Amino acid sequence: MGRGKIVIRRIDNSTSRQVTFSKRRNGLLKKARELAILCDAEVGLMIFSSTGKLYDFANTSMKSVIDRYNKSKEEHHQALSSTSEVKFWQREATSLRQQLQHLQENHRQLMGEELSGLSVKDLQNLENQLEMSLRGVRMKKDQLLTDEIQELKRKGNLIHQENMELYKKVYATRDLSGVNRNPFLPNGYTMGEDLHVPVHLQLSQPQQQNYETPARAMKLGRLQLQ
Amino acid sequence: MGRGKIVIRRIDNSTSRQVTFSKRRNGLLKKARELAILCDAEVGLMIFSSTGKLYDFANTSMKSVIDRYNKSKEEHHQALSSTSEVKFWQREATSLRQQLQHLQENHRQLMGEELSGLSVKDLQNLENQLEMSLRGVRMKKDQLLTDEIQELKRKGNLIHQENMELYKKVYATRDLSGVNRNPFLPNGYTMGEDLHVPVHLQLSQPQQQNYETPARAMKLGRLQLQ
DNA sequence: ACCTATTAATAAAT
DNA sequence: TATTTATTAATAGGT
Repeated sequence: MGRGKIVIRRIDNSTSRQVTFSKRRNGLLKKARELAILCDAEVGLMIFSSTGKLYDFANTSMKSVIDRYNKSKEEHHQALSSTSEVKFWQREATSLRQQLQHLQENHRQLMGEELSGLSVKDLQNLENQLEMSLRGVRMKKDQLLTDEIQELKRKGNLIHQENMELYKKVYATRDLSGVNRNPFLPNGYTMGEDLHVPVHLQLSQPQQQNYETPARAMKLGRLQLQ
Repeated sequence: MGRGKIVIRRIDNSTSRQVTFSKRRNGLLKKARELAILCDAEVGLMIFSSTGKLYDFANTSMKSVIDRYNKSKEEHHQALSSTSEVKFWQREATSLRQQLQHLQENHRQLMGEELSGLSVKDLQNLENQLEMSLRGVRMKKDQLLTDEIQELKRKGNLIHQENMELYKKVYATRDLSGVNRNPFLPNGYTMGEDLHVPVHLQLSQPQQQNYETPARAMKLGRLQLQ
């Protein structure tokens, strides 16, 4: 029920996950409220965001709902009395340990270890998964590198243009030629094909043969671009 | 979102109230589940119908949610965690949860998900790891396949040899030729280049033109080997 | 936070 | 209670 269909699966992108959480959380709270009102039910809803923040709703009171819940569960099977608190946590720890173990095994296989016991089919699946992962990682890396290059080019352009501006200023004043040791032109950034344009513009400007230093400067500027 | 708009107010008609309860209850439970999955949240939902029946959902466990709720509310928090043993197990669970979370993050990266936030260096390491894993997995798979092929060849040889033995027995006795309908030669295993040898040996043996059936059999035997 | 195309939920009828 | 369908509500993806 949005611009596109989605699969119910953990949202990878942290930002969209948070946005979706915020939207759906509100939707859920609203619907819980509506159900309670429309159908005269007692409803309790507790939501912990992945960052640990609590959002809750109860048409009566959460204490009432929880008490009723506990009572309702005790009726069916005398499970958690106050003394079995320890047992609960022990079970919790056991469950977590199992999850951990399972995940570890999985992890080892993804690391290419502990492969004995797998069928050819399993291995094929694993291989496909690894290939997919690899593609994803390489894509991401390439993207990062490309971005960085773009950024460097941009900076290079800026600095180069700044250089040109400075030249204009320096040689437009037409001080004595020999005195000027052109103290600019230090930064060796500047690269990329998009530098052709400003360079040629600069080269095709007048007043060149008259002075020695600007000519050298231009040449240098050109070399840097190759 | 139905044939008509409704106001959020207790539904008077008992039957439609029940029907609506049933529908919306399912909708609410579904959305609670989706929120938990999509946004990696811990969700607990308790619904008591007006007749007192309980419907609930918790992606982890209701006990865990309630406990976390109580802690979060800091209400009768001390009632539960007074015992040192309880505290121990709570710490244990917390530690395990942390490990689990860490491993899950790691796992997601190995699956090529959740790559944002990694540096180029990180991605390079990940790529290397995945390449190593892939090599390992492919090696293992190839080995398995090679082993299987070897085994099949071995079996094929055995069966073929058995066939030859049987032929020898059958035609060495030299019963009446027309009566013999050669009931053997059923198993269609047999493959691999190492089968050339026994076959040619067999073919170069004497007593062939005399009987019709053995000649046909040989032809068949040969076809199977190609 | 707001917008809106699109999907999902569901009210009413059967 | 399950199915169908017309309609409203929720929301995914964008700004």
